[in-house]
Amino acid sequence: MAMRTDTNPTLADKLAAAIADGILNGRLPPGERLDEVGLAEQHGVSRTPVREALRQLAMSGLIDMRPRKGAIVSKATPEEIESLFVAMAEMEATCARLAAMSMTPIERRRLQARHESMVALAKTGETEAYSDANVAFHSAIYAGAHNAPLAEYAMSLRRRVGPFRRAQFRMDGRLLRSNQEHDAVVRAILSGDAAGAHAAMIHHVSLVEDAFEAFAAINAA
Amino acid sequence: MAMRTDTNPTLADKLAAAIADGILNGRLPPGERLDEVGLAEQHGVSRTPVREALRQLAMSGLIDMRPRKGAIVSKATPEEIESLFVAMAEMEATCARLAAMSMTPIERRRLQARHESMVALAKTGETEAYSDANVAFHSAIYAGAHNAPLAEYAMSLRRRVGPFRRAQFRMDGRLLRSNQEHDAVVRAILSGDAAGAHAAMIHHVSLVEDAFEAFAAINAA
DNA sequence: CGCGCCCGAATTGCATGCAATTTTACCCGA
DNA sequence: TCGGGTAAAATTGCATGCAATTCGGGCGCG
Repeated sequence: MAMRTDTNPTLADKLAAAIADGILNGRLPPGERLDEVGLAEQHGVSRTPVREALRQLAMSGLIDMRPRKGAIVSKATPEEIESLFVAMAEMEATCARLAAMSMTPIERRRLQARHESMVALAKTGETEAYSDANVAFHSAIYAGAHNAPLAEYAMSLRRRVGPFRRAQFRMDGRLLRSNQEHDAVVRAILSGDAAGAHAAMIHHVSLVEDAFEAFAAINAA
Repeated sequence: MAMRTDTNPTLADKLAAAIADGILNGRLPPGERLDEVGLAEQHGVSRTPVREALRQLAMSGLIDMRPRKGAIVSKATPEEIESLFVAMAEMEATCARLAAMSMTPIERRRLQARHESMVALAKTGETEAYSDANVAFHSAIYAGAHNAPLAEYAMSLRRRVGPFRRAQFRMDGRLLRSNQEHDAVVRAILSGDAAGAHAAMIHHVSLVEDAFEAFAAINAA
């Protein structure tokens, strides 16, 4: 999925980024209607680039478009959300397995350093900083797989589940536990244990999912 | 990646399908320039839906767009093609593993029947029919994973490598060998052997890749 | 009170037009 | 002959306009 990143982006590209940002940080919740003229006026442009941006976002799965019915922020059933989490877990695990096999010594050292720097954040409970570092940590593993299509899809899935997993790290003890799981992943990758890296990562991401389920259940009540 | 399938598709959707078809069956080879006015006239429409279709295809990876520079059919370096094949192998293997764990008895029986019907085609060397059945076979495994995002991405990767793997089955003995490998995959899936299904599928798809490499090498010479 | 229908407003789909950038062709000089 | 520069042509990016479909509200009827 060749994301269009360019120093000279078109309006449609900028709009797509802006709308995606709105979805990811929750300003546009799942189910929200995406009106073409509204978005156009809001960004001071015509409908044409807005339509192109929406089409782009539709292919990424962030929004749903139905011919002549307009676009909405993707709203998933619990089953579909479950599928997204499973898919993400599988992609992360696949990247971890490939990373264990093909990361360079330098990449391995950097991954370890990154992981160790997160220990402090976990202990002091700095959720904000930990969350950012967590994204970087996982991204480093995607990159370590040395496979652009898989890395891009893993990243895209991570973004897609974003709107459904807000406030995850607030749950008690989540930071420390996450960090412990990272430790298992890192050890497996560093030692070149492909199967172990796969298993550890699946375990890690699945627990994140469990945390989500619990959170969702609380919210539903 | 929510592919837009509707009984009432817009012009842009139909155009995207038509262009994708042209790319997949080789009428539009990698590197081919995709001129907006040319495509518009060729299909008897204006540039607007063409542009929307191109944006859609760009997100799927089938074409490359650069702002103000136009669109071309994706042309990959050998390394990128290699990455695509590895990614496809991993996705197929992941689907096979999940299928081994979660296919219903009915799905398993159907998969077996499908596989057995392909034995005859392999023996008589009906490459055309075998090729079609092969796509259906792999699609059945995607579906058996019971995970829409993974299945869609696997399918999308299969399409994306299409332009680079033409005439694969023409290679001597390829059909019979493919069929034998399918046998290993099917046996593992039917017996619920997740790890075995994963390994057998990786093996199968990697050999397909080898065949491609050989083919590409011959063509380059 | 509920249900179907019709009409107006709102919204999407597509064509057309224009400005801006890129590409191509050509000319000139070295 | 080759390289550089300029101007015309081609192509993309975006705005605007119009037709068609969908959505919403009010009305009449049962």
